Amino acid sequence: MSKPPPDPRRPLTLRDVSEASGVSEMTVSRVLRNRGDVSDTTRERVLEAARSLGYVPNKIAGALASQRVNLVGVIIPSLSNMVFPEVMTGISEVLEDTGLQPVVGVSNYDADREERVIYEMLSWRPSGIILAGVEHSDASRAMLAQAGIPVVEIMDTDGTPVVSAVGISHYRAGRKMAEAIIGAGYRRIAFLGTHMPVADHRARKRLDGFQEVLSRAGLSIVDREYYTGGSSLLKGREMTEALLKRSPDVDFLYYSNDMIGAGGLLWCLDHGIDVPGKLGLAGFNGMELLDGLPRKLATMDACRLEIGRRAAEIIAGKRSPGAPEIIELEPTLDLGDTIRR
Amino acid sequence: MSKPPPDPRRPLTLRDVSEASGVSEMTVSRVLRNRGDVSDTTRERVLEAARSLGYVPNKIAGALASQRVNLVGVIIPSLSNMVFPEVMTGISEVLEDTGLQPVVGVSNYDADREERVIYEMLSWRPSGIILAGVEHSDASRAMLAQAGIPVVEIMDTDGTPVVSAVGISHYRAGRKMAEAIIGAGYRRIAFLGTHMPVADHRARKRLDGFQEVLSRAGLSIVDREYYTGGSSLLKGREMTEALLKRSPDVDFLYYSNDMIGAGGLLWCLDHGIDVPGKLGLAGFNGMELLDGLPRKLATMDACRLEIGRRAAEIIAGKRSPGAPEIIELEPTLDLGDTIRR
DNA sequence: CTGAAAGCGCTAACAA
DNA sequence: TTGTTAGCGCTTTCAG
Repeated sequence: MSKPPPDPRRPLTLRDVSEASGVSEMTVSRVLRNRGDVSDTTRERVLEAARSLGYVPNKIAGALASQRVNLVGVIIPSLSNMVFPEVMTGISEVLEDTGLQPVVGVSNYDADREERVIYEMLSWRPSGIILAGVEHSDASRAMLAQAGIPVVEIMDTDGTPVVSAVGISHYRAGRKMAEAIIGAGYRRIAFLGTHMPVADHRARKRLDGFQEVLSRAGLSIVDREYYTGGSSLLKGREMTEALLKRSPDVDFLYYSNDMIGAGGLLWCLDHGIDVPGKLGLAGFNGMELLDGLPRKLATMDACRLEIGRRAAEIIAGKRSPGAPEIIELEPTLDLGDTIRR
Repeated sequence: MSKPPPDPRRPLTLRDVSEASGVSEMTVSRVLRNRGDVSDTTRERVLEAARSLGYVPNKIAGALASQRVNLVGVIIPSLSNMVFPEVMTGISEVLEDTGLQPVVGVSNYDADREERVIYEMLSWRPSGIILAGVEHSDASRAMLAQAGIPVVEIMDTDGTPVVSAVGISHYRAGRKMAEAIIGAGYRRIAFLGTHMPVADHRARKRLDGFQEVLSRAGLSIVDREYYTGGSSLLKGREMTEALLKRSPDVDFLYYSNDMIGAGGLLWCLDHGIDVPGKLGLAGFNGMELLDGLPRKLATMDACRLEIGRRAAEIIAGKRSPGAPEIIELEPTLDLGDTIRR
């Protein structure tokens, strides 16, 4: 009686390659990882066997044995945001040649969900974690602090990061925009943005800074229009129409992001409103979209690509090895065609 | 001599929880996974110990022991595309209550890179793979076929999937659009889209179908304008300007996607061109962006949300258990305001 | 309801 | 340059 043939649907193991090539499992392992010295003959034989069998290594076993995982968890609030693809590009660029791989998780601007995603990710013992914002549940902060791996919080530097942070100060960004608007002579300023109960802390901080500068100048926001759900041009139009119907005498519309700002701009142009003469507009983010509009919306660049790059460099240990650091980038203001000069 | 204290930075193990709670590792494991019967007292004690220690399970060890991984690999060409966030939403929605977690990989429209991403993903032994398109390298197809897990190719049904596919026929979509355009009386039709050497197979298939209908009607594409890199409104504007300068007598512009189509539309409106009277326009994708434009671009909906949902259902085994299947969805044509009625 | 033993597939460390 | 041994931290299986 010969022993039964192995289940053909069972994934192949190192042992299969070892048997097929007549080389020990250990040497096969070395060849496949390019570790240690192996003779060219042996190497060839092993590679040939692995290729012809269609062997795919089991990283689960490898990671358990070596206590090393080449994964970096990246936790962002949303994929549809336009903001994060660019951050991801920066991250991938840098990780590309480090052997590290980004793995994306989405928190939907929800702290509980974020906590679960962090827990899930940490349970795979990644080499590092990059996550958006500095506001997290206590449990999240505790987990991250305990994890013993590099943790970089991105986008925002207003607050206390668990370890390191790379971002801009949204508070200062709001101030800067307010100063530009007041400097241009606008006085009756309205705000259009996310409904604040939702946890978009960065938008809130921008608004805080914005309002502070206003009140120093003896001004305040004269009307507001909130929305919920995703941003879209259409929503920007609707909000703008509603606000201007209600408060026709405002002379500036400050939007919490470029997408709704662009919608508002289109609405104003459709309705023959004198922009920026009678009415000024501004958004936030420096979205590529804006470049194609009939007129360029005033905005601030959030340094997304650079943030991604710097964060990845910290994880990859290209910067100061392991030392916590906070990198605050400086967003640039673009007056576009919608703020008087 | 007492034994040295364990490294405090070492991640906690089941054993630590076991010792802290005075319950065997096995029972701790059962509690943490909600498996098997455990007395309420024991359960409480274990949970309390785990929580106070801040224990995060090691899924690597768990997966190796149980031969089960709750991950689903999702491989898409690009994050910045606007197309894939919606697919992801559909996937996440369905996986949400199955205990499965999507993990995203990006191939950058590059077959070699896709192959590497597939290899990486399979090496983590996921429960399923969802990937865009039906064109893959031979090695990729072989790996997927060997993997012994559900594999769903999405977006496109023109071709032979490895196992299952959910999508639309881009070839038929192109035909349908051409029929509508010819039916509306346009005759001098131009194409604006990606430079074809790049591997956007779906755009190519749409163009194939489009051209076939044209040639049956004795027509052909009278001019073309290609671009490379990402789509943007600005690029759409530039291409449109270039093409109309060169061929002022065309009466229809067929764009390979909505983003450049929208840019073209804005350019036409800026230049007082009579749309859709003198010049018709159409794109592809059904992007939300279009709803906020001054005029609505004609387009076809690619059923992205539905595709994501169906694909995830196959992976989750909610549909016919394991049987290969091909689901072809029917894209809907929206004439918008840029095709004569 | 609880525990002990065996082993998942691989790699570190050491031996030859 | 190659092979052997002993786990990595967990779950399966089986025994109480």
